[in-house]
Amino acid sequence: MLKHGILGLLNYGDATGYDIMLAFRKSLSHFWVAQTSQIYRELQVLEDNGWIKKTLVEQDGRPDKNVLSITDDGKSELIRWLREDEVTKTVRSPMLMKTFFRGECSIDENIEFFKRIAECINVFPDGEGEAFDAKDQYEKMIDNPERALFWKFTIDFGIMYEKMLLEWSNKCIQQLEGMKDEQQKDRT
Amino acid sequence: MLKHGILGLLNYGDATGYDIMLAFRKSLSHFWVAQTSQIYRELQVLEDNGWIKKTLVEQDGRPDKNVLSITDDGKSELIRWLREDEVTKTVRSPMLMKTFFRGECSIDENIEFFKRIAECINVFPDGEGEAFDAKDQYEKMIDNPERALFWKFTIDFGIMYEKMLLEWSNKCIQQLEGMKDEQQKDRT
DNA sequence: TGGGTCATGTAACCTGTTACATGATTAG
DNA sequence: CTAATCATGTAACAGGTTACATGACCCA
Repeated sequence: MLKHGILGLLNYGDATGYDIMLAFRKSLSHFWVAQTSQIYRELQVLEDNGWIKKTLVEQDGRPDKNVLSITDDGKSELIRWLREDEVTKTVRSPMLMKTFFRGECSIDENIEFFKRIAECINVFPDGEGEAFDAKDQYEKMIDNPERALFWKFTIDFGIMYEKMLLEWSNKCIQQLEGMKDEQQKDRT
Repeated sequence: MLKHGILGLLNYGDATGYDIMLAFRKSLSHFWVAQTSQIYRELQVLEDNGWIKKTLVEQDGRPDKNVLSITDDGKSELIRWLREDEVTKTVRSPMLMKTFFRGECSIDENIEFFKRIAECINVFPDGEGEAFDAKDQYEKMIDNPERALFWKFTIDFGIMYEKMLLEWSNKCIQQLEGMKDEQQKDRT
């Protein structure tokens, strides 16, 4: 998956491993967090597969760099991946795993738990958050309205997801508060 | 993470590796899909850590089984994990990764793409889907209202998430349809 | 007689995380 | 002078996937 993300970025234009790392951090971090070490490892695999090629560029005043570019085989692979319709069934939510078992903790601790979840929602504060630091990335896309559109779709998803998460955690908190009130009534 | 899920299930009561596999398939599959092979491997690690212990139970008419039970150390570890407040930053969505790069495909192909996403939304059809086959699991919880509540919270999340996903894909389709209309006008 | 359930795993591989290592230039 | 940016990686480990293997019993 990360392989294809890198391929997609190199399809936008040549870049170094460092550029790719920055692109992930600035433009893709709201749906994929990639470690630098993994990027360089996958880059090696992509080269071994003949999907990209490296060109050493010497610089002065700066470290030399490996400029990467996508090959024709790489482009075919990118398109193949985009067209395949796998039913991506990778469901894995650590947050819900923890939620599932929280019956072992007290009501107050659980209210705290959901409050902490709600507090973490700040990637897109009123539609202008972290992921929007990608202004330079956006500039690059402005001449390609299709790319900008799909980038925006992923941002829309992020905003809608966070809104939903906030609603959900508030709903959970409300139910827990309700239980707490009942317990206090029982005691009187 | 899977380790703690298994620990949580064994905290409900003794079980075999097979029981745990079924519990994941029936009750936890809407937020975590676990392979049988991985469950048995983690079980080994849990035993090595002293968090669970195995008892061989011979049966006739059926294969012998290893009945697993949580130890005191295991319970402490479960509680420690529930209380720790890690800011779970594991964001990784193959669906959004693909969305991001779909500018390389035609509008019609992309409309199809989002329609396929919308079609996959059937885990909780009108609040009574796949994840609700867990009736036996629910019975086990009915005497423990706390457990039932948190199980329900995860189901609520699933329903809200799917609703959001449907809205999102429809919104994307609408925008793509709009672009298509404009292009047709341009041609006349 | 064939498929489903009960029951337990191994081996190889792929993917992701954590920690470490290096070193020059440039802006405050 | 010091922190950030540019630039590239390695090593070890942890976690997840795919494929395979075995075998009895029960129900249709």
